[in-house]
Amino acid sequence: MLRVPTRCSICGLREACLTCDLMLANTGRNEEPIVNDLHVAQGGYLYRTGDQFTALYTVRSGFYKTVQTLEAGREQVTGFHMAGDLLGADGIGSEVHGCDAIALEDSHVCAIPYSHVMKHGRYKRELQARLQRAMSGEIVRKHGVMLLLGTRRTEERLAAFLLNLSERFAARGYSPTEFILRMTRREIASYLGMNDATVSRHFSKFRSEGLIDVQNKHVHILDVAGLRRCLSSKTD
Amino acid sequence: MLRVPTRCSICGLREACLTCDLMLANTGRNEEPIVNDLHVAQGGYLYRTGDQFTALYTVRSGFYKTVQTLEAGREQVTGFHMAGDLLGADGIGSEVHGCDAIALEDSHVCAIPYSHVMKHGRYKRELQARLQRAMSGEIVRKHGVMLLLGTRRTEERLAAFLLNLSERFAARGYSPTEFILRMTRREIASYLGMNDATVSRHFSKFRSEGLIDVQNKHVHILDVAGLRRCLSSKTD
DNA sequence: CGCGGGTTTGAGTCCCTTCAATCGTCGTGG
DNA sequence: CCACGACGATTGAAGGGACTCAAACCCGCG
Repeated sequence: MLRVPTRCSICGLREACLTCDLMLANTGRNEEPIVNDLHVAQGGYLYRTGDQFTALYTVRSGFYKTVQTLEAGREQVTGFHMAGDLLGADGIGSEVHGCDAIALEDSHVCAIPYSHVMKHGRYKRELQARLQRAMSGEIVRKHGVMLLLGTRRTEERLAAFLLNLSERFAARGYSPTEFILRMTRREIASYLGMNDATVSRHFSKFRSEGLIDVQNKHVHILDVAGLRRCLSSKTD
Repeated sequence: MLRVPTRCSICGLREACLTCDLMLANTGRNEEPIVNDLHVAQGGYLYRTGDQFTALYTVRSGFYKTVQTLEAGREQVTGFHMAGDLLGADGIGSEVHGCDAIALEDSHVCAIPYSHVMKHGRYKRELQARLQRAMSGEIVRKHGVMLLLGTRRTEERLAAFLLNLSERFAARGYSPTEFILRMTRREIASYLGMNDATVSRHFSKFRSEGLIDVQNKHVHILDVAGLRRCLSSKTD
């Protein structure tokens, strides 16, 4: 039986976790250990724009945002990431990270040195396949966001955002209808390409329509079908 | 000396081309040949949403758009692809293509069966690295588009679009200041998340400002710096 | 209890869309 | 060779959605 680090063996993350594969691949070889279980406090940077790309990361616990900064301090949130999500794949191509990854709450991540991925990728076909699937999924997800930004009005985007969060929480065993927003209105707004005032307004509107119950960070979805309807309202 | 198919040895594509790597990897082995040099006529589909994912593609010549269709026939262009660009990576994760790839002009593509990528990836580390770099680049590019859609006004987006095209043409040895748009105004508008009327308007505006000379599909950029300035005008 | 950051809400403005009409271009067929 | 039709591009007018600016509010925290 293989000696797997405790953390991986008790880890409840979905199959997308590369770390576990690598730990297995690494077992029995006399090589530098994989740095896992990195701790980043709320507000801390996992990596910054321009940092040398050395490792991929899997979120173990906590909540992250990735942020791209424009010339003049204008910045945009390009993604929110929770347990099981891959971080840092944008650096593979240029060998430099293209955005900041910031913890929205105290968090644990697994760091996977890219050199290990490349080394063991040769032997472990399944590992390689997983990384590619993960990156492919990243592309598909970004397609979805582009779709959102390109074709939906602000209200529809916000509804889609809530439903997306809901699904992701559900997939991780949390309540799909009641959760805490770890990000501010401004961060949501940035991600969805709108103004933070507009986010507030639509939240209020949703509440007045009985779709959700929201106060500050606490969200309770009362009518999932209603939110869905709101999403496809313009479609008819 | 390795026997490389003529097409690859005379191919002027940038290093991103996976096909050539695979052809080399394949040399000397007795395996099903890689299907390259696929021809798709203008308006034809390279693949459709829902198609089983079997291969990656590299554009050899011609111009492609990728389109995602929403429920009610509303569709959005998620990308434009020219010589050297990778197509189809969105299907790796789900094993099904998530968008349509449509040729905007008669085109040639190299098809690379994914099974070959996986098979030879084990032996050829460099090949694996290239695929990952290509996918990573795809992610970075999508980040850029999201940035555009999320933070820029329509005029800025169009300017950025023209500059982006210009750079890509330049990288391929074509004139960066004079080129033919293979897509319609509506397709540009869809890609940039705006109305086709708005595209026309801004083209006219750019022309009246002496930034570009445009008639129908023919674009001549007269003032690159001016377009750049337009991009960062709001930044001050 | 007062402070600060985030949130909500209002009023006014403008950018962009929508709808529609006209124009230009290209391919086809008379 | 020209007329015609179809489709895309341009342009105008009008309306609305989202932003900007700003004030009031709320909540956590020292």
